[in-house]
Amino acid sequence: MDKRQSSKSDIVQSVDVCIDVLLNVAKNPDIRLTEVAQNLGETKPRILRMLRTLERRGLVRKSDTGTYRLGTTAIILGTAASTQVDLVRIANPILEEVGQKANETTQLRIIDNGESLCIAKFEPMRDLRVQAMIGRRRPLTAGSYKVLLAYLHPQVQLQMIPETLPRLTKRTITDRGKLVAELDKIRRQGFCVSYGEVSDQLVSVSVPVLAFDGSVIAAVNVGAPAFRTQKSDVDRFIVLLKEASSKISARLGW
Amino acid sequence: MDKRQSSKSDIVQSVDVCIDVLLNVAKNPDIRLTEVAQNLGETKPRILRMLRTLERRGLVRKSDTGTYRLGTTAIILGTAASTQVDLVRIANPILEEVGQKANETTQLRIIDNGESLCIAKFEPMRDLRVQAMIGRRRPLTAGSYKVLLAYLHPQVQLQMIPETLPRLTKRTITDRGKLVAELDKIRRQGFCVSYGEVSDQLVSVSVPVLAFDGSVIAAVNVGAPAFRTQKSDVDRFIVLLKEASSKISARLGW
DNA sequence: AAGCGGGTTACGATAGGCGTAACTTGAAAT
DNA sequence: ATTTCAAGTTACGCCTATCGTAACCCGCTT
Repeated sequence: MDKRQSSKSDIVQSVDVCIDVLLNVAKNPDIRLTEVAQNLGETKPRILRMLRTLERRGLVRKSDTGTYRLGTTAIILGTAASTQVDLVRIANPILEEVGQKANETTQLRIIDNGESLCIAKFEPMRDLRVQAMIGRRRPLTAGSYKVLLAYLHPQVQLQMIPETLPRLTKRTITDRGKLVAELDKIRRQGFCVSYGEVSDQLVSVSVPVLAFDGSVIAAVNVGAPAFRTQKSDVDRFIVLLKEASSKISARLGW
Repeated sequence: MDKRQSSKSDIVQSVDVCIDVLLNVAKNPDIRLTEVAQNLGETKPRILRMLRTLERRGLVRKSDTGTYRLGTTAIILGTAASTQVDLVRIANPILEEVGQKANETTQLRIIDNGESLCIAKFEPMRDLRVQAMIGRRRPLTAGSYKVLLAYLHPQVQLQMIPETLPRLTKRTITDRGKLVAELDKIRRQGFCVSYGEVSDQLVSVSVPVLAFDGSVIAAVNVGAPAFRTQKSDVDRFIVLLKEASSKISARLGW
């Protein structure tokens, strides 16, 4: 029937679906054909063809029990990507430096599709530490990742804040008005500290990475267990992160 | 016209081309539309549609000057892959261990499409070291990667050896007969040492990773500058690599 | 031995995707 | 300034690559 959707003009549907398939396999290791088809609401033959195509190219691998995982070509893509995405390439050594000094886990997060997305990380060598994972998503409205929201145009900001705010812990802010007020405070002070908003017992500190025009392109973050984190540590983290943030900005060309 | 090619049954062509596009961008950062189209022998509109689709999903990113690079989704894919591909996941800490002990660069290589392909590596922290790169390909017929050939069925082996052997340095073996004899020797001794066959001034030692049935699934490798590598070092590397190889085999379930 | 569900194959219909050709833009050449 | 050229993009009608249906083939359970 109709064909011109609002904004989906000029994309190749089969490729689009195939990306869905690929990401589905990435998210669910050892997934089966039928499962993928169900997840995506597509027919089995279609998905089978896609998986076969991906398999030929080494992007996925079919085990002898018929389950699918990512393949070696995906690894190659990923390593190539991490040298090509400026932000990641530049941030990585800086994240490591901060992580070493703070002796806690650091992350680089961007806004992606209405959530915060971890695209680089460093974890220190110690038994107990915050676990970070590239690709993991978190709400923008909870924890110190709020800094990503704080610098948006008020209008866009409101669009990004859902009607009901997901409650992750008892400290999560769930009132829109309060959240907006908090964002205002963050913008004025230039950082955000969250105590147990995302996970109990965790302290998280974030500082925005700003472009020359004042727009946010990412956030750098330190996450630490609350029991070993004093006020003075938090202050140290903030200083470290601010340095890191300006270094990244600078190296990106500003 | 005709449609049934020899073995290309049942794959989705547009997806296949799109993978070509993606890999092309991976290999050539900051490539332009026209270049991709030329490389692949496709029309510009087709490639444009593909790139747009990939861009929407964050697999590639278009710079404001119109060049394309891999995007953040590729990073996510890659990190997911390295936890899903058993061989890589298992080999990584072992490569690191060997690399630390040898204080030289280590690699894990597999046969892919008639070449050897680096799918994992470790580089020690020292100023002068062999540079390894995930995704880099080398001929199977030169250097210590020959171990990958040595254990194949003689028939398959011969198929894999091209008519004329690429000469990389003056020490590269270029006679098929000599190569086959060398492979025989490698199989008997269980490792391969190459002096300057791939690059002058480099020593490379490889040991095969064998499956329960004696088939080769990968090779572990130490690469080092010749000037600081004595015979005794080579012997040490061989021992380290053999240990590593059996550890990997064991952890894979044999 | 019938039933079930995952995986696979066959095939004809169709709309998704293709290339041609035309247009835009911006930069280089004259 | 004016022309030329090439890269990038859009439009559009044709056609074939791709789709879903339906049927089939396991192996496993009941």
